[in-house]
Amino acid sequence: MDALSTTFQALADPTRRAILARLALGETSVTELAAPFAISLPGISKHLKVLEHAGLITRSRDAQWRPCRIEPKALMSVDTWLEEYRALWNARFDRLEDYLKALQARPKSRRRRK
Amino acid sequence: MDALSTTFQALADPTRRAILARLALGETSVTELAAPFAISLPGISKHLKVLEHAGLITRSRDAQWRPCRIEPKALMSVDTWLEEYRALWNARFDRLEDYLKALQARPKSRRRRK
DNA sequence: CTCGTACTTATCTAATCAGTTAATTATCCA
DNA sequence: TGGATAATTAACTGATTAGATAAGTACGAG
Repeated sequence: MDALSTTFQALADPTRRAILARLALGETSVTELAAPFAISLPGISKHLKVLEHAGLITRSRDAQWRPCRIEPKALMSVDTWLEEYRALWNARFDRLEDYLKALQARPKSRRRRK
Repeated sequence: MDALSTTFQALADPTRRAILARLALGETSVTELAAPFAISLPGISKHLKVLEHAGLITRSRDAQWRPCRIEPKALMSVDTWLEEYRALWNARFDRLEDYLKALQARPKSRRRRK
């Protein structure tokens, strides 16, 4: 599977995105990451493996803890992918802007009540 | 399933992303979309259904053709989601920038050869 | 009113996935 | 050394998915 597909796949799960959101605040342990969820620890462990495999996090070791850290690179590649499409909604917005400007410049019907 | 998960799920496939890339150039028919792929037409039809369900495309009807059009809204929501994390890599970049500036301001060792 | 074109729906299969419990590994501390 | 704590691996289950083929629907042209 290609890298971008793996990344999107990893992001396609609310638990994993919540884990990322937590990790955006700073490095933390697996147990602490698991706390907010009604999911067994092995379940969380699996999610972390998916995130790690996608390059979204890295894991180190501190005694018996395995602190997780968010890894921006994979998210940056999503951002880069999106870049191709941003023109799309900017274009639409521009057209809307033009339309609104045109509307203001020469209104076909002067706004009367309502 | 929540909207964002559905969107990411839909994007987690290279065929579907290629279809989106094609649609970014403009509306087109299913057969034309299918042409570049070694996948049966029903297979493509399924992919389109996934994209449509994720709000990434819309489909209309023109005689026996079902032209597909890219729908920026869903991509915008990905962009919005990413926004929370952009600070992350900007922060890291800033730190790097600071480091580089500091390095340039007061170099601990004047660069001699190499 | 059939024929061809464009596409979808139905059904099946093999693979992957999210979740579970039970067992295992690794490290610290007394 | 022998717990206690932190986390992983193993093995299983039910659900979903990407792909296929075969059959069906919708429309226009002649």
